[in-house]
Amino acid sequence: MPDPPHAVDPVQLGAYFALIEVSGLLRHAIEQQLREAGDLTFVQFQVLMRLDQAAEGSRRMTELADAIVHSRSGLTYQAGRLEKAGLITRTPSPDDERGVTVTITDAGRALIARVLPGHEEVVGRMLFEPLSREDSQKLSDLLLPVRDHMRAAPPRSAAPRRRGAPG
Amino acid sequence: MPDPPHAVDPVQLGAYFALIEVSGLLRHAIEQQLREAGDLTFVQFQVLMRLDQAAEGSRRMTELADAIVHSRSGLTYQAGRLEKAGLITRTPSPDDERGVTVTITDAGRALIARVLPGHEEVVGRMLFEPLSREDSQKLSDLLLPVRDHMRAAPPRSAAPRRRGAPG
DNA sequence: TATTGTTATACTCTATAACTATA
DNA sequence: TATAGTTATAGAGTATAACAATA
Repeated sequence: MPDPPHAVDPVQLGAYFALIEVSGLLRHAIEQQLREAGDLTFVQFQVLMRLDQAAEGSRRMTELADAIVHSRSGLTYQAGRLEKAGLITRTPSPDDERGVTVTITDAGRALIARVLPGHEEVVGRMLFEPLSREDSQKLSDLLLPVRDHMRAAPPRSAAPRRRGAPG
Repeated sequence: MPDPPHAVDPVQLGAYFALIEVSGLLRHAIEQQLREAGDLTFVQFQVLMRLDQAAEGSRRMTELADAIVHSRSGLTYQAGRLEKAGLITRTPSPDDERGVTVTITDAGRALIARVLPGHEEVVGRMLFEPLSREDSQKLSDLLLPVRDHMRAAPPRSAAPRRRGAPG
């Protein structure tokens, strides 16, 4: 094998480790806050946020699984918890009988509204306190293209290799 | 309700979500690579990296637990796996009989060396491909202060007693 | 008495594979 | 045949609390 085309220099390695540590510490703090404020895991919070932001508060299962990185069975598990808690509903998709449309309930929206202020407080305090408004803008400008790059890239939720591969 | 002291604006919220998604996707890809290349979890990799970078390849248990965000029992569990795999040793600390000094073995260093190229390849491809060298420098400049800020903050490995509801 | 680390335990989450139903 | 989602299952990882040993 020839040299890899994407070697990382020391600066990049440092940025990478900082990214990992920052996101890890942040996530840890956030999970605590969400658990105390609303008995939510971070994954569940993400699901609710996606739904809350979505048109009509609805998304398809696979859409959510892809977005939040889980396997489908993982999302089914989480959806089961959220449904049992009355925070979402699952109904057959109108245009595709195979599909399931997940919708956030009023209780779900209320919970998000209740949890969000404390959530933002934690994020503001931990992540943005040492950053100026300009810095935040820069961070956003740097991360959004990376996110899009990653989204566009290779593997997603399920789908091992048994897809339409070798005939 | 009055505005919280650390409210986040929409730009910041976007940056935060991008950070979470980027680190999540990156970590997911990395875990796959590490598992295939060296049968390592990401946490184990982090432990080995810390030791590899440390003077004499040694750290104390609590030091590692704090750095990598785990509870102590969690680190004990991981250290057990790493020791069983011959990648680290645990010896009583010379200056404090209560303590345990963790040291990376030659095999541990060899494994890091074996795994690192592929690791960097993934990081370079996923994280840095859409960023110029300058961008990477900027990202580093932004994240390192945040990391230090988070490190300086109070909550660490051992969770404080559950008491006193927050405001 | 406080701190370091381990053990026991219980629980959550995740992924794989098999399965059902629809396109 | 391919896709959407669920179920069964099995395994890894985590945190909490109790514990032992040293400071």
